[in-house]
Amino acid sequence: MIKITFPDGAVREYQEGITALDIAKSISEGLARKVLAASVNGQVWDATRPIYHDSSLKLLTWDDADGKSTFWHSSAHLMAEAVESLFPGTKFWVGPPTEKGFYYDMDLGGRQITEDDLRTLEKKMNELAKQNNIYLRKAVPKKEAVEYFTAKGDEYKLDLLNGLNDGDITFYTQGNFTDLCRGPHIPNTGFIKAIKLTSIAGAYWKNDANNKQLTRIYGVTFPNQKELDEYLQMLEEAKKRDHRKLGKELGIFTMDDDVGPGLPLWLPNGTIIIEELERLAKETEQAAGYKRVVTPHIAKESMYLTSGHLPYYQDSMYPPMELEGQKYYLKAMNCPHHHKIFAAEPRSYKDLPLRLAEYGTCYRYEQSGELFGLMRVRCLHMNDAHIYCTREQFAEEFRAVNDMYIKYFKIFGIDKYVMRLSLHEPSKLGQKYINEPVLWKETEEMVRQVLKESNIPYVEVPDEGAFYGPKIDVQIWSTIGREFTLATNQVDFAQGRRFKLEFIKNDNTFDTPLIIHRAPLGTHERFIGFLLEHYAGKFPLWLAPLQVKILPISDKFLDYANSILQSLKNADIRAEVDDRNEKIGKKIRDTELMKVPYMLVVGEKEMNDQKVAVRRQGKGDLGVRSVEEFIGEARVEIRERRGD
RNA sequence: GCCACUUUAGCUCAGCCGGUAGAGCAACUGAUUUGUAAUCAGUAGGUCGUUGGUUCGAUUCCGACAAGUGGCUCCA
Repeated sequence: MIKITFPDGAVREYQEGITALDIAKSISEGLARKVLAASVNGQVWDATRPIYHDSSLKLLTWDDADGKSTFWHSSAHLMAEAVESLFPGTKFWVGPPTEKGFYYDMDLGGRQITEDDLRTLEKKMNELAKQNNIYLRKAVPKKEAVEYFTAKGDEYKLDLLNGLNDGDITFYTQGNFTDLCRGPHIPNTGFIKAIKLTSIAGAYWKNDANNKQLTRIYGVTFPNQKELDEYLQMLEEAKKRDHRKLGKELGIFTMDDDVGPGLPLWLPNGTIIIEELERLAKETEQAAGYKRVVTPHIAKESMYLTSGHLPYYQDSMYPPMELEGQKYYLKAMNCPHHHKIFAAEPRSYKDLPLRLAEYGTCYRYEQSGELFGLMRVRCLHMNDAHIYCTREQFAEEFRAVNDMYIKYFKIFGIDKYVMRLSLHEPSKLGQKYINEPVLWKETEEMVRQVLKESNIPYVEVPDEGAFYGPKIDVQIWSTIGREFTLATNQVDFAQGRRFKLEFIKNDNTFDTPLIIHRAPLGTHERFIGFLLEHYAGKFPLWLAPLQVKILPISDKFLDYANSILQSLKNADIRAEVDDRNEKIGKKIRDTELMKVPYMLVVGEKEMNDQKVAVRRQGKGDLGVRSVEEFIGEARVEIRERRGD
């Protein structure tokens, strides 16, 4: 007999070799029907795998993340079975679960696959699922496994086997499909009730663009049709919040073929948001001791050779223009220009920290396949600043920048974010990273210390640093689940030296400042794209392009409406009168759809009492009040940059 | 850059197997003077992304290019 400990601490005895599924059955049949896998001593196992020793056990169902991913991984195998039966000779690479479904990479031997094929595959998968085939686990000696795939001529699985040790190799078979797989899997295919293959994509073998491109099929499956319907419904909802759709509907930005890909045109409504964001940034930075500067959009080649950007990033800069025998580049970053401002006059330690801020316009020649709405563009406006400080000042300055992030996150109601500390990869010194092993180690440790002392949760990611130093990226998620790198906070120990930046110390010797690159609001493009999705287009009052719409019941009250408009304008509130010859219901509907925060309905009663009937977008009628009262409240809401 | 798909009126979309296009909303005109999410009627609007080819004839079939989208690679 063996002892099984359950999550609630209960301990029960079972026969040696019992499976998690049997244990579930001993508790209840209903539970057994839901068990997808089991966590045995913290490891995810097949529910059908015998347990021989005392263990802790957690039964995993659809409600557990590990249950879901086991379900999707098994679905990938089911899809592979369908692909193999429809397209014999297909070779498979890997088929992992993802956050929302699964994919399988495969070599179809030059065959092309279409959307119609996906429907056929779905049908086949449903057929196979109904056969309730079990996923059979079998431990296989390496030699046997190699022979099996050599006979199949499958170089991909042989490559996988190369990295595995004898004794760690298992095969899983369901129906007519056998795959090299570490598992685990769900008990049988019958659990998979609803199937949707979502897309076809090319994916480089081993994620390397130099390798052959395999065909990747994405899919998602569910234990019942209802969940699939809900999922599809959710996708529809997400589409409505897509910043590209909202950006068009609300007149925020547009793109034009003649202007060029990745070059957004900001419409008047979008420009208002830009100006409000800049106002926030300027106020915040002024209070934090920053000084504003303005720099040109181009610079000579020599500056980018000095900075060291050219050898690293030439491919993502627009090609140079040649004038008077000199090459000029559009700037892809503001830092060198700012360094030149630092260098423009002698600096003393008393001048430090020197904080130079600019909403800088940059141009980056992003690969065509990378462009994506406002999120990935070729012309961007960065909430940029560079802080020049001494080593002693560094921690305090770095912390202050992090504090600024937190302040902004509060204003915008961003409560889910992760700071990623990006480090260098020692083996790539001199290639991807400046060859200063000691400085890398030192600065990475400095940043780590600051994060620890400020109790900011963070994760460390190797091989993601900037070429001139470690950095912190702030990852955020829009309400439709899209992930962004919003802000960045970078240490730079390299460019100060390259630009020969110096300050005089109190002992009359010279030193090079450390530089912090920071962009808490990222770029206007990405941030406004994010805000559109974050707010679903319903901007808080201070950001809303149009803050108040005055809706006269009929044009008899136009004069009164216009007098209110004048009062609002005098109070610096962005307002318009809907002077169309339409019924009030229509005016309200259109204004609601344009997501204007406040509507002021005015008719006979309001005119006689010199009042307005206030209506809040999405909330309905708030009742009647005087114009002065409304203006007073609205101005407070704007000044405090309230969130809703 | 690579794989796949998409591109029809200002917007959202229809157009089966090739015979030069249609709806709703928006716009414009007129009527209506309206009380908290769509008043009615009429008018106008498109070389069907661009460009080659096949064909008596191409929005429809094939190719190239461009832009967009879903991924891959990339992201100072």
